[in-house]
Amino acid sequence: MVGTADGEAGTSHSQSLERGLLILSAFRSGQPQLGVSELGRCVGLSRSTTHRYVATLATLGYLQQDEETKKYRLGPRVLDLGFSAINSMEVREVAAPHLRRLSDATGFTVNMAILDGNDIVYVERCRSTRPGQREIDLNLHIGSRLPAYCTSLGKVLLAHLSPPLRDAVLDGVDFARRGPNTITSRRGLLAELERVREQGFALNNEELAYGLRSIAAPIFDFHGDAVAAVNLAVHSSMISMQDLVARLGGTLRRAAAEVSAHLGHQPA
Amino acid sequence: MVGTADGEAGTSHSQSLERGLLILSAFRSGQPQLGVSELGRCVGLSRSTTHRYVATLATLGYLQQDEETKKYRLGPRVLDLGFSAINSMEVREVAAPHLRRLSDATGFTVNMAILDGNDIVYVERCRSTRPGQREIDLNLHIGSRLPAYCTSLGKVLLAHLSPPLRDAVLDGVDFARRGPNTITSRRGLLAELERVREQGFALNNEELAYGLRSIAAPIFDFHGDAVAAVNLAVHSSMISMQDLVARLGGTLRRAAAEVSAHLGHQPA
DNA sequence: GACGCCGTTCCGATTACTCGAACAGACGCC
DNA sequence: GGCGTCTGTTCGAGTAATCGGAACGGCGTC
Repeated sequence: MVGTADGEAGTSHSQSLERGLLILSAFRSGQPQLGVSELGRCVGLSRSTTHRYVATLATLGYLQQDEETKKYRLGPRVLDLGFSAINSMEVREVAAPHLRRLSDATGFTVNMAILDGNDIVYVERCRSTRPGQREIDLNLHIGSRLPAYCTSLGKVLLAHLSPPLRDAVLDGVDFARRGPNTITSRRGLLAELERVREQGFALNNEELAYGLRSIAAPIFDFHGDAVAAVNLAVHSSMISMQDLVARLGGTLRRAAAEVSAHLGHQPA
Repeated sequence: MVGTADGEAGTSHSQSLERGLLILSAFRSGQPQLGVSELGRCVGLSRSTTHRYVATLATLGYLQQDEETKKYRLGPRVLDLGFSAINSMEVREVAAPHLRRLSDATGFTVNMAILDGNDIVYVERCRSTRPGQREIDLNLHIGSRLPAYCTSLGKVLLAHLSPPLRDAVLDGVDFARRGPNTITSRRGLLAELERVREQGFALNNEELAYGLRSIAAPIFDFHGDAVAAVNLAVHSSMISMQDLVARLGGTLRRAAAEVSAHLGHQPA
């Protein structure tokens, strides 16, 4: 037998833990209520095995069983986990008041995101406070994911990755057209990232969706790594690309720089 | 052999899964960076065993290893879990726009919470938009927990529990004094809950902390269960208790009733 | 009432797990 | 420089925790 060559991690890997977490993750997609059999099919396990994991998760509070339908849904302990993840983010804590001020000052929606593989993950969000403002809402909330290549937040984060890491990430990108101006080639994106890196901010002119514009700036920690990015999202009817840069660019970059400074970043 | 009587769940229980999740939970308390040895001591396992779980969690993205310190922190996949938990809450989705409107209309901070055991868990939060407003912030964010017995949100949720369930919950309450007017006896709380139930809303007059007042109303689903509660939080210098009820009570209760109606609740 | 599906329980076979021991590296201390 | 002790990590042999098939009871439906 070869033995060692198969699987993913070979040596140290806990099958049970992986399967249990796989079951938990199954609740991400769509339906919030799942039964044992459904889950079993989802993760490719027998009903009995699935049930054991589900029962374990339920007694620990990670799942709750609906008394009527006998199906399971995520429990409050999962919330705990998620929130300790969020709250363990120094960046977010430090940035929150600055983002609020930025949103108040500009009247636009402010988002903060981190990079996770090909995706960006929203970790903070301040909706525009002006009631009359046209609502831009692709059903985004904290925790939402979007592909990095077609968002200002994603581009600014990719632009400040080390070249080998950036290339590794780009290998996995599916350059699907999502808006009128989506960058649909690796070559094009690389050129764009170069530009973003030089000018210190990223623009998005309807690359993700029709009518959506944004400008994003990076947040650096004390190592000089871009650990997060912050953007202003506007509707194309509200502002031209020129004005986006001229009127909002400075304020945005100043806010991002303040957050970076609080994280110990020393501007070169 | 007795066999079945020992342990917690007896029969179907996955040890590995429980241990793995225990390791994840260890990150809740304080330090966001933990090493293998620390974790091992935390959960009572050998370093090698702990390492296997940690490695598994890391390859799955639930943990990330800091390249310098070699210690681990929570990874982005944990965020996913937490957010699918939040987003699987129908209540929250339905309520969000109403809460925003309520906050805009009153100018005060609006909170929504659910009950989890003795605690309430914040699931939505709209900070007051008026800049001049005095900030009431006990470092609360979505996911924060507070004891139910000394909050308006908690009292209104407890008040609408079925008596046996309510009694079971109260058994675990530690009636610690947290503010000038904290209810510190089970007897007193039961009387208060009765009042809350009758009048349809709960008040908090500095029971949680000095200077903090709030008024809360329940949100019912189509079963008639109080699945969440919403409140308005104010500083005692801003408004008297009479005005809190007279000026804000109606608006708050109307907002809560609208959300309940959207969930299919039929007022009796 | 027979079928199909569900969640749940039980059991023996087996496989994936446990822990001690050992390694390599980092740090502090004489 | 050479201890001593702390890391994180790897390996292996013994064992205990896990696996999935089979069976039970409860629901709907045809």
